[in-house]
Amino acid sequence: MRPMSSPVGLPALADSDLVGQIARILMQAIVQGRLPPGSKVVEAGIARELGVSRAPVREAARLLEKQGLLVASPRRGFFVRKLEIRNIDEIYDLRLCIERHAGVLAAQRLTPQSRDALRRQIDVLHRTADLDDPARQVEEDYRFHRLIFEIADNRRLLRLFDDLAAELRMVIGLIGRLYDDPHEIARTHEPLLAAIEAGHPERITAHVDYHIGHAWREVGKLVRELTPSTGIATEPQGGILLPANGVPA
Amino acid sequence: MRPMSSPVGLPALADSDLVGQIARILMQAIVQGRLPPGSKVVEAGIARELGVSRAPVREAARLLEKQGLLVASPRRGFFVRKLEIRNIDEIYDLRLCIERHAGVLAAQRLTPQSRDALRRQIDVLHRTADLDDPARQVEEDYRFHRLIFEIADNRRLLRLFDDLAAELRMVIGLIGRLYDDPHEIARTHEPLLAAIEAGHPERITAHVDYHIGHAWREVGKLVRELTPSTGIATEPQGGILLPANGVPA
DNA sequence: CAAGATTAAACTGTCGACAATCGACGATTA
DNA sequence: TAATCGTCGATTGTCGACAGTTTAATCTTG
Repeated sequence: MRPMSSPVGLPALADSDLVGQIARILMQAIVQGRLPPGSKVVEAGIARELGVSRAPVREAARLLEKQGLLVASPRRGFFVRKLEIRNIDEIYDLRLCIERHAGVLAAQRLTPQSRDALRRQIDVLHRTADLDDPARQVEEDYRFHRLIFEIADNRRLLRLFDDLAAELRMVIGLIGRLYDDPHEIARTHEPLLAAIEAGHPERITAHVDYHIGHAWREVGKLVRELTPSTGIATEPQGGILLPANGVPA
Repeated sequence: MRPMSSPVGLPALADSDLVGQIARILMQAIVQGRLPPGSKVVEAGIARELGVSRAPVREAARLLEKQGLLVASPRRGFFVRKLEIRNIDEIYDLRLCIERHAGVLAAQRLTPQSRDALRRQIDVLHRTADLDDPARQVEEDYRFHRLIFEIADNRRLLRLFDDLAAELRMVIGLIGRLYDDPHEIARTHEPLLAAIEAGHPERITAHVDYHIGHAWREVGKLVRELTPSTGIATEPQGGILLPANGVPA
């Protein structure tokens, strides 16, 4: 996407990264619904369409598999992941788990600089809310949460968050919209930040639970609504686990 | 390719899964130290040695990359991951995070059957302790913890645990030994199980913290000791790569 | 007309081949 | 002597080709 800056500040070489490009193209096709959940991703077909060989397509598919957008079936190929309720629940459950942890860690390692960064991002959220650009809003929302993980300073935790975020982006892309009132969302970040600044573990986890749990329920609801029309499958749909109901502000 | 002659007792793998076999071979080479941390994994070299083409080797490498055993550097190839203290701390930090969560979830979903399974596994741990087979002991230890994740019933969480376990196995493989008193270890699992049976979240997390934290400190200590002699690098990781000495025939 | 068998089409898993790129080494120049 | 540049071998990124499977389509039968 954005080329890295060379030591001398030159615009740097273009994206000679073929697999990266292919991965992005595939990802877009998926979130835009051109490759509906459950559909097969034929290596040769994609390759022909893009004018490349199968090798880079395969690698790109593996990349998306790692991110959870595709699932590989040994001798049958790659398929766009079906979004069963269960999967979504599992994703949010895991996110809840690591976000609590990140929150507590971030509080321990908070510096004046990092605190300001969080504050600024909340401002950005408010400003973005006026733009009526849902995709952008979602992106800035993630940015805030990502900041928390950066401050927590555990690279592995951060990577995990990025992977989950990629999947959630797909979900949200398929759902179409997420926020009814962007400003409301922006506001709900404030008590979380306050808790982190206060450095009180219980309060932090409580607010994370509330915040993430809210999104969880919201997404779950929308997915359930759209299940028949969209390619979103309800499939086996095992137990539905909701977060331990958090404590509101 | 030539069917891998089973050198007595080792897993007779499905001959169909080439990449799986290669991945296992590479993994063994790594934990046995034949491919020291930081060394380069040359696709063509491995391929020639195993009598296969580069394609499956590449896929296997990607698999191990996903598990964190290898790191890929764009146009430079795969390298055996260096175990900096920081990485180990990050791994254990994450493990602690998800294991607490799994413990609490498992408690909620505990059934008489799953409880018995845990009990039985503790028995196995005790019995294994008599065998003086460290590798086996580590394996059975993981099995116990894995059971908890299975009971927690979040497939994503389980996958994550498996990935972490693979990395920790590498660490432990490089360290050589881990447990001074196997029986002691077996015993320390009991209060954890008791806490889960009791279903008291605080007690569960406390015991998980103690149990995992113990291993964390222990591994950290050993790693720090061995840092100079083994290929385990500390922070700076001043990057001298040993010539990629291949896997001896 | 439907269930099963058979054949053809479509794909994935592997392979071997090249060109582009990276890193090491040594010549060249201050 | 130390820093820089050019050359050469080693290795990855891609490609097109085949063989063995899986899936789809067609043909038999009861």
